[in-house]
Amino acid sequence: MTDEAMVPESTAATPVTAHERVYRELKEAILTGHFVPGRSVTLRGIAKMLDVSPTPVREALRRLASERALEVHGNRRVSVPRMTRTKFDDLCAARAALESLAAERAMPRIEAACLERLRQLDAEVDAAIAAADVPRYLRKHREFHFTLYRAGDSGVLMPLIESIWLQFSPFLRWAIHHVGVDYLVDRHAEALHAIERQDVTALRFAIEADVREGLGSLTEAEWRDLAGEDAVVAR
Amino acid sequence: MTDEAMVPESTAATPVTAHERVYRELKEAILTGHFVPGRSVTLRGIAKMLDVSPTPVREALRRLASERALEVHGNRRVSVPRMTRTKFDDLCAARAALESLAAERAMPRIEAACLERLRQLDAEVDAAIAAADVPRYLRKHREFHFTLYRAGDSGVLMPLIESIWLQFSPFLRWAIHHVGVDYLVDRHAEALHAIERQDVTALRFAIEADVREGLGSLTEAEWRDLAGEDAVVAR
DNA sequence: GCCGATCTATTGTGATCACATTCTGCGCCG
DNA sequence: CGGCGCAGAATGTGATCACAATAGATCGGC
Repeated sequence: MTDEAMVPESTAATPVTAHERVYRELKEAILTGHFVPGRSVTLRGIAKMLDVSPTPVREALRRLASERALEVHGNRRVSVPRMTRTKFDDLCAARAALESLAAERAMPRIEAACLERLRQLDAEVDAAIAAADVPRYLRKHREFHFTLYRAGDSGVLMPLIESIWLQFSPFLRWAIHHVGVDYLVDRHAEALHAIERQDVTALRFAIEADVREGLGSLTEAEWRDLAGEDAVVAR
Repeated sequence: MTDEAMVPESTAATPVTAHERVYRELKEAILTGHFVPGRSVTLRGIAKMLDVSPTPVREALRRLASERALEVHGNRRVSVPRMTRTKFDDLCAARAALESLAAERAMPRIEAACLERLRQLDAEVDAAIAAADVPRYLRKHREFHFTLYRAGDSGVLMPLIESIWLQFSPFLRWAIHHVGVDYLVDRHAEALHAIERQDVTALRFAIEADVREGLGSLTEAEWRDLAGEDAVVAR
């Protein structure tokens, strides 16, 4: 009665430790939108699901809680946080600030192969939108942004950005289901052109526009809609 | 759905759990500069020091590691990360981006009492600089910034900013010891004036200047000095 | 029939133990 | 004198157990 199956396969480098495996699988599940906001996560439930003892699960859960992907209540119960209007605004603002910075840092270090990969991902994002394939869109959209930022090779910026994505991903899945894929805009082409011209200002603008138009374009009515129909939104 | 009515002590500092106590004490020690970069942290060492079992210590250590306050090596050993030139640049840039944003969000919500508290802290910072009292300066400087940002009441921005502070604090202590307190500038008065006039642009500028002049003003020679004399700086 | 108390089951917490891996110090051989 | 190898210590990891607190369910009283 807790959670269902998830995570097809993880061919990561070395998930030798149990807590690392638990952490990665849960993280991937959250980013993919398999965790519904408001759902409570139990220690023994995850433990049995992944066939480990409660000990490594607690470590993984606390780690995710410290990245604000999960939330611990006064009851010590853990759950997937719900979304709030102001929280969402903060997340968008933080995304715009950090990701435009990360893109700026990454731009001069983008090699030809990386640029080609970005073009390919952009095409796959477009294809996913055209096919109205939400999970595929989410995956490719995430991959596009993170391959761009990862080129900057910043051990400081990347964890911060990942934390933000972990916070809005569970909500995003539901928001898209409600407003439909038609609302999805694609500023990636604009970003690619900016990279080709090595235009920092244009790249920052493209990233900020992608953030604000892709996420921050929910109208008041749509917020009410989300708050009313299910418990994804708090209060 | 009717249980949030009475929570007399959940908002207060409740280190009831052992791992929370360990986490807070280690965090405070790191922010105060009691942890030397490069020093390795052992599980049983901390456990014996705080008189708890290794279990809650592991959780606290992993939590701090996920906030990048500590670093886990391939050997599974935990240590205080050393500083790098590029890492430091990233931290400064991220600080400027996030803290100016947090200040902007906080400004309209600063009440008279909060402003008065900020003025008092500014005075105490000046006094600490005049007295060349480094620990006191670090504490008051941190308190000034965090009371300002905390006024914005953003559960999103605060953890991100805290993570950044956890990363440069161990290094800061040593850098100040090397370059001396004379290098410490104080843009806090400028920030206070901006708040009084409710001037967003000026406030952002003051915060960014405080970050760049307070931390980012290390010269090339001073970096070599730090790298040479001890192992605070990596490679 | 509804509200409240009690009882039970579930959950989180943390200490202890056993095991695998790694580091360290010492002696040995070249 | 220096590198190599082995033994002992130290460290991280994770499963199990016992305990406390909480939530859910069941039963009794009004």
